[in-house]
Amino acid sequence: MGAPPPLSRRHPPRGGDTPLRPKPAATPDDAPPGGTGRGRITIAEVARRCGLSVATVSNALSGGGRMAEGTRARVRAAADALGYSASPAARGLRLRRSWTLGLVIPDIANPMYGEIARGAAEVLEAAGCHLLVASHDSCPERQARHVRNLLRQRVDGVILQPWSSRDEEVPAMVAAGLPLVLLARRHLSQPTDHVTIDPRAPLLEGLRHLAALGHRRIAITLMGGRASTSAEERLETYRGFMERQAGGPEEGLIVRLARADLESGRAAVPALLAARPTAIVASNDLLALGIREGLHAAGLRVPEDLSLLAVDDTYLSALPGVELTSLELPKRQIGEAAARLILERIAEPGRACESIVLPARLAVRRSTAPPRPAG
Amino acid sequence: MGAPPPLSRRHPPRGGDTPLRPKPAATPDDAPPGGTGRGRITIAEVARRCGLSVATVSNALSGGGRMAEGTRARVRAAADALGYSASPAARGLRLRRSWTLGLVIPDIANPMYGEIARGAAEVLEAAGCHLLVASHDSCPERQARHVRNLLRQRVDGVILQPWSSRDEEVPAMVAAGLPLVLLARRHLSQPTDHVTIDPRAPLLEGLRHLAALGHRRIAITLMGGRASTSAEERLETYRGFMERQAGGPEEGLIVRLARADLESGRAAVPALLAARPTAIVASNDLLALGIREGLHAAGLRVPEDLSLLAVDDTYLSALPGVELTSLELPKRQIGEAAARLILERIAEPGRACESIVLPARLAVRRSTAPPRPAG
DNA sequence: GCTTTTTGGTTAATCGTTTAATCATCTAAC
DNA sequence: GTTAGATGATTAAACGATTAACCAAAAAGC
Repeated sequence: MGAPPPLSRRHPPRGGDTPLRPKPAATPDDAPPGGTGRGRITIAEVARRCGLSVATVSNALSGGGRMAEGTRARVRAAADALGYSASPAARGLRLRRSWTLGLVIPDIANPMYGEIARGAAEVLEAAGCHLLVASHDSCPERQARHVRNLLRQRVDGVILQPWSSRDEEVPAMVAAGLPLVLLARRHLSQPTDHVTIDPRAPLLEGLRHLAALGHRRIAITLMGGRASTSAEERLETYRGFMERQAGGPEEGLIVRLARADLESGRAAVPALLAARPTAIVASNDLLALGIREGLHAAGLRVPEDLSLLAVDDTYLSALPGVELTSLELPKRQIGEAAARLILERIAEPGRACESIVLPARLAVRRSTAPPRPAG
Repeated sequence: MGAPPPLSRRHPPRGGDTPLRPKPAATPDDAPPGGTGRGRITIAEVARRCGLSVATVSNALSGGGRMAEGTRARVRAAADALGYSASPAARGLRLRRSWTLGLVIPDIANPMYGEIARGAAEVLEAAGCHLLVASHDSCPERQARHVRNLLRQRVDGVILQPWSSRDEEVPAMVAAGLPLVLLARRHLSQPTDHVTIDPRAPLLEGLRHLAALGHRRIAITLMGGRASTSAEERLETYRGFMERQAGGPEEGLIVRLARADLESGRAAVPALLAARPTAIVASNDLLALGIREGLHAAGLRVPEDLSLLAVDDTYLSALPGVELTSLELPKRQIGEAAARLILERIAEPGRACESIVLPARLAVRRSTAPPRPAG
């Protein structure tokens, strides 16, 4: 703990007295006595306290460089005695990273996506990253705007559940070298990392459940406009099943929707009823609840008049008085998987694209029952 | 549009040839031909394109400095021809701002807070800021951790719905000069900006509604542990009403809870039933739904056996089969008001603290009815 | 004892902006 | 024809961190 070494600087500190020395944004309320004026403790402060150069402190804290273990410990101690933490702006500038990721989802009001966000945030936080969440509400312009915003913000990567499988943002982001993970649908022309739910087995389980109850006229909703790989896979599975089990699919039973929330569920009821189904498979819980509301308004009861099968199994479908039969998706795991994928790609940008397929299982509740005898 | 001026540099560019010139983190996949390699267009690029100095470009884009209007326009054109946008890290470093705000809420799974976040995000986005959302799940340690994280991230301010009215983080943040807006409760010893709901009129309206139906034994739940200014105000209103209308308050009818979600609603049912109420006023929708579930499990029906009055009026309470009577809060507006407050304080740190009180109104649905004759 | 290697640091450049201070140049004034 | 003022752009110094290159002193090799 001797006096700091005399610092024999060989190079003079650049010119006797420099003429220009502005002091930008000199906050009037600067650090009081020795106050921790808003985390203003810089690495230089720590260096001064240790009688070392900032470079050494940086090395000590980052674990790099050769140095005496004693020094490293001393620096560490001083750093957290002062409550030092590196300025993200400064290291971001130098390292060209923001430690911030973007998550763009269809609907922030849907608890499904809340859970996904929670899973992703947890994994990212453990890796020292932050998550910016944005909801595009199934509006392509909003999606584009959010992506632009995130790019401006220089996020290190984006997790996106895209509106459709041919959104232009996707190839653009990949071309710009931005790590990208898609949720649910893939992109038609641009391979990317990707997390999805097995589109076949769980849906088949649901359809079999309905068929076992005696349903033959089963309607299904599909999301994502004309172009969604996940919707197409669902459709394929549905068609295959209907052909084998129920005298062929009928186009009127297939209803394509632009959004999957309460409102569009209510609005979809006339289209759904047109083909006189005895059961409906909805794309998610919220949509199912909207449909259910529309059915009630039309004087139809679930499941007495019509069975309803949802997807997601958020806590909504378990509420007393609601009790939807639903395909339970591993929501947290979806978020976690996406976060892990994007961290891996950031670490190793050249790797091949990976697709993670997660399972789902049927949670039978009270929205499905045998069809009315009168069909 | 002439050739770039000959740049008569009076000061030579420092030393014939500088010895040290490291190239940190030289990404192998550098900008291809003239590619926009991940938004890498810097202000220097724009300056070169215009034959101007970076300073001039900066001034032109920021609107500062004296300059020919023609130049300004030329720079603007070049900037968005190149798709330039300033690096947040660089300007953050220079300007000591991050253009990022933190929002710390009790429960991300509660749609109430989703709406608040949406409102806040909208106002902030318009001001060019971003929002980092974190959920403390009514756990003081999580709250402390999130606040620490946000400080490390150097957010420009925090919007917090604190766990209690004596959390240590609050005075600490104020002392550090960090703009702070509290939601719902105030802090006991530290004045701050603050957004809340009128704790009297709406609750009184709800209580009168129940009293008019014939209820005298009305239970109420209170959040925030022992110390929450909002809970105390609610309690005061409740006590006053009960004294006038219902033969004095009874301590057993007052139930204090640590968290307000489905799970703790279910768990609170025995405590709530102990004093044999005919109606229950729950602190929010989610808690009310949990209570409702617990009551169902105990063989009691709402509203036939017990009336239930919720607060928040999220879309949950409007679902068919749920239909809770609830106090409708202006959720979006809460978020918007908080965002505006924090922006104002950032702009003018010295101003006096402001408290914004928003109204609420009763949405009567089907969870309230006259008490059973057999009381 | 002199050179080489190792150890434990330091220096200076750099990331991309902003901005106070400065400076050329052109115009108006005396 | 100087001088003074405006005008319009430039210079260079920050902001706070990281890191390649360098270097002094101690240890090792011959």
